[in-house]
Amino acid sequence: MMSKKKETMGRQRIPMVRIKKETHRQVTFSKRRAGLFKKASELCTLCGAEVGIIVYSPAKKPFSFGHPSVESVLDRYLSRNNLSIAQEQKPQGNTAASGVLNMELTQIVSQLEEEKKKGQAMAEMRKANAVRWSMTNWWERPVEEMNMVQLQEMKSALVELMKIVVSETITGKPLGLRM
Amino acid sequence: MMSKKKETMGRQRIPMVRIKKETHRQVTFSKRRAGLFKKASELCTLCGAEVGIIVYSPAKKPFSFGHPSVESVLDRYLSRNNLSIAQEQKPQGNTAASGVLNMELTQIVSQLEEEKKKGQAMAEMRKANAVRWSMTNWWERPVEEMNMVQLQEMKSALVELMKIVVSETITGKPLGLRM
DNA sequence: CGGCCTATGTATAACTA
DNA sequence: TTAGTTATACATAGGCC
Repeated sequence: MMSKKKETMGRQRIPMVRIKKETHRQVTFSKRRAGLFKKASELCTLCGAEVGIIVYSPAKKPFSFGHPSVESVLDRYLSRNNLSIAQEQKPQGNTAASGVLNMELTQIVSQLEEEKKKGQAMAEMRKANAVRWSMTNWWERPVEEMNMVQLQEMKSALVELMKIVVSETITGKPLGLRM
Repeated sequence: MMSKKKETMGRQRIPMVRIKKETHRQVTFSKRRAGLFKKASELCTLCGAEVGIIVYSPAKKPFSFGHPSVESVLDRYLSRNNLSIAQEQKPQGNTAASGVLNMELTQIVSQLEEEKKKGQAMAEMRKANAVRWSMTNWWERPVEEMNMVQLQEMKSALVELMKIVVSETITGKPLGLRM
């Protein structure tokens, strides 16, 4: 059998990491964005789902897809969040609690990595000793630099403070805080 | 040649119309939603894009994907829209102007119809929602679900509270808070 | 539901125009 | 940039747990 020379290399496997070559990345972005939107539209027609997608290109150019419209889906999402959050079925994080999808995990991980990037030095600090953190003047720093753990602590601190304040206003007792 | 009996039918082609069978539709929704989110995550890692997706299942259950987070992408999109809509580079419409894809056309048509139906009260609603958010009991929610703006507010609230508490402990004056 | 399987439909990487 | 082509990698319909 004469092996005919292949005209193209065909689709090649590519590693799932940021594509280095600028032009190549741009082309891939365009094609995959189109593919993503097509998949979305198919999901809509096949299953009668409502979908809203917002994409920012590496060059920060905005693209969007929506059915019936971006606005309607967004509005629904936002207003839902404002009503009652506790009993609402959690969209992303909590579905993972019952049966963890790899993808969801990946997403969470990537978000955590983002957090890490924001304050690497802080991660070190926290490792060294968590106590010292509570004595540093984090409130003089931008929120963006805090990681999740610190934000959690900030939240508890605030909630505790609120309890104390409420208690004080009701009972009239002194706070007993030292700062 | 012994033709081995095929174990499965393999993937079959399906018409691009709403799947009638309820159970089948549900299964397809789950699978394709997972696929959509995976494609999105790949777009993010390969091209460094930012993506936010909101999906409502046929049963109106919400699902979302976001990188770095749904909130951050949404915030960016909304704030951008609030600034200047006119001169903004149109996300979806204009690519169709040069070479019209069926999908994009379909989408645009449906969106136009939606817009007509709903009118312009949406922007108003969104603003109202933003305000309403700041008055909801965010402290009962996990930190992870808050976006930057909300975290900023949380921080200021905490700092303000601290000031008040400190002031109280020093001056002995009542707090004058109502909760 | 979500996982796992296989056969097959599709999306797309690499290239060309 | 966007538009085809081709060869392949990947997603997924249909089944079964």
